[in-house]
Amino acid sequence: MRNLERVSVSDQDSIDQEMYIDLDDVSVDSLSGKRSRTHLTEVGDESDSSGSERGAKRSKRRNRGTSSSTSANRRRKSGISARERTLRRLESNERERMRMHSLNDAFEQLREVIPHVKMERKLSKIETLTLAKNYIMALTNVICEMRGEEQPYTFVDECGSNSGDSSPGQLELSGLEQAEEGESSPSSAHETNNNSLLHEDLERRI
DNA sequence: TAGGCCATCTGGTCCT
DNA sequence: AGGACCAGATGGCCTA
Repeated sequence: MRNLERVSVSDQDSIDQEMYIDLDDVSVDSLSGKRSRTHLTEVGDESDSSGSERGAKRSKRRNRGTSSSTSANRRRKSGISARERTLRRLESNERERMRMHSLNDAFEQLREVIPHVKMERKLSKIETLTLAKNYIMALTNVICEMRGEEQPYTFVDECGSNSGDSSPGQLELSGLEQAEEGESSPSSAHETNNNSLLHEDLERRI
């Protein structure tokens, strides 16, 4: 299979015309090093039923900007070749990959500092953020308590209103008091344990 | 098999 | 002008 990538191409006669560029014909070895799992297709593989929908949504977004400065107009002004555009796109992809990797690294570091029960699977991103938020709120409460001030955050028992699934929303609502009660619905076991650990960690530090 | 989570691509917009 | 940031789209993997 040849290394093909669908790219958006515009020229003087057609705006945003899609065509396929043979990446083997473009020197990209020094860029990404590896190819993506997605958006690689063979010529003629246009049977994708979601293609038209995708195009419609894309164009909808395209029209969001001001009409006087469309990307097509800009591309026309730039007057760069399709090959050059492909190269720039690949460079942008690589930068975006690196950016997302650094973001994931930050998530990993955050996971390491949040007290939580070690699970066979790692915390998802939304779980990580939610636990971090709860942890910050709990720490803030501890600080205020030590100062003799009123605790700004209350952790309300929202168990009754939860449907019982393990959606991230439940994580957000679950609090320390809920954890203390040791509520044992199977689906909330992880969150409960995590918050218990959080509370224990706080007490240890006091 | 459906749904959740994720990585990646992509194009628009913002910022320097 | 070019890079960073962002959000939508897509497909793969995994689990209940």
